[in-house]
Amino acid sequence: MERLEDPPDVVIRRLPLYARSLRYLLDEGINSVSSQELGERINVTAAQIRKDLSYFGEFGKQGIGYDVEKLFNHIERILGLTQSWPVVLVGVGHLGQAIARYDGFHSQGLQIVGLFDTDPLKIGQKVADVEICAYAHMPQVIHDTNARLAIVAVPASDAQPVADILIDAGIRAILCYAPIILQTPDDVWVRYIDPVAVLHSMTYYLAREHM
Amino acid sequence: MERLEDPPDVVIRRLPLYARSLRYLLDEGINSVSSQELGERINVTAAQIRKDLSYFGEFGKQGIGYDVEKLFNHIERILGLTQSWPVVLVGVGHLGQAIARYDGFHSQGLQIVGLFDTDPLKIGQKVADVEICAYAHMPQVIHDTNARLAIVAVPASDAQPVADILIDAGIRAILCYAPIILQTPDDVWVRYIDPVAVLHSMTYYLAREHM
DNA sequence: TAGATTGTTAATCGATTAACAATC
DNA sequence: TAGATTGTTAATCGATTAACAATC
Repeated sequence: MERLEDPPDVVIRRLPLYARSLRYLLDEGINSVSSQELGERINVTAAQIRKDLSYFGEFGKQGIGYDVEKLFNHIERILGLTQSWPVVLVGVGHLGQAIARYDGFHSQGLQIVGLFDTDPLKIGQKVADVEICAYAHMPQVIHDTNARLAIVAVPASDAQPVADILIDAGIRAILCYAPIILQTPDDVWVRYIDPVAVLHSMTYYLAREHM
Repeated sequence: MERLEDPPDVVIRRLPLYARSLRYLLDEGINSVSSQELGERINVTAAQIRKDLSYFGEFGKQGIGYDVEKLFNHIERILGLTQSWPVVLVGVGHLGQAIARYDGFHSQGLQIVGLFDTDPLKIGQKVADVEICAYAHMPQVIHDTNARLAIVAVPASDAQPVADILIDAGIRAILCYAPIILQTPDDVWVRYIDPVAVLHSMTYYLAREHM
């Protein structure tokens, strides 16, 4: 068996998009797709798709393309999505509630198993059937649920201490909505969702139109 | 005057992070910073910061570093953030409401001037002082407010037709929260916010820990 | 068989980093 | 002056694309 190279992170970040597009194809009842066709749907070149997939094996047939269901299953397995992942969510403001209530998480193998907030009025209430707890309960809940994924939706000023608690309690990957760069150990994965920064990068181009 | 190269998009996408970090420095009363110090705060190398800034001019002093306020103002001007930008938001579900209510938009020069939804029960109601209107009013509102930025927070199945209407009405940049890749003309900027895809890319690594 | 499309290699392109002269 | 840090060039690194033999 030949040794395959470690796939770069940029490839890993595209895999979920491939998986999703394949799911849509399945829903449409399409059961075969070429790299060309798949690429057109997600604005990626056919060569890039084939190259990306080649990090993980050979999933297609020359002259034919890919079996949608088979490739979908392969990618789900590669991403670890054959299991459901427990996720804790810190910060149950408007955004946190929207996240907790979004069933796109649950249907995609991401189960919110803990909600945390500092607001005494919120603690004890339930959102989407999960009780909101005080920060003090984080370690216990993370331990009991074996969660390694966390979503941080607290104000910027709270994000770093919250991340510290989470990591200390065993969290290994954080999706951070707070507009701040977290300082974390090398063995913790952190990704950011930052709509204001994204919009600001587009105003750059808009400000230059018609000039 | 020398001709400066067009900055790559990857540089443009970092500018808002520099701007934000500089704002935090200002708030802390720090008025001078080196590329090294700034880089440590946002996990970027000093060389990258200097190289990025060099696309736009010379803003520092050898031996000293950068004047925080001056550099901040420069970057805001580069990004077009000396003006406020009208933004329309389509889809006023939980997520849309969280976005409309988030004052981080307003305080950062992004003013929500239009809210749109298909739900007859929502139409006519107000969120954050803006009335929710039917899709039919989009062209008029976009025209009247001169909005060129839009946020799409509708279900995946609605996102493409909504984008078509927006673009037809004059929108030139879209921030899309729907889990679908939009097909748009070349002169429209589209960026995506996709928490599920981000989490799925992290499960890849988590599934491989301790193996 | 002829046509289509894969998987892979090599070429290209672009982004990051290292290094250092200039200079505050 | 000595020390620090910029702006910029060149070197390196990494990702994308083009091309094509293999083969369904």
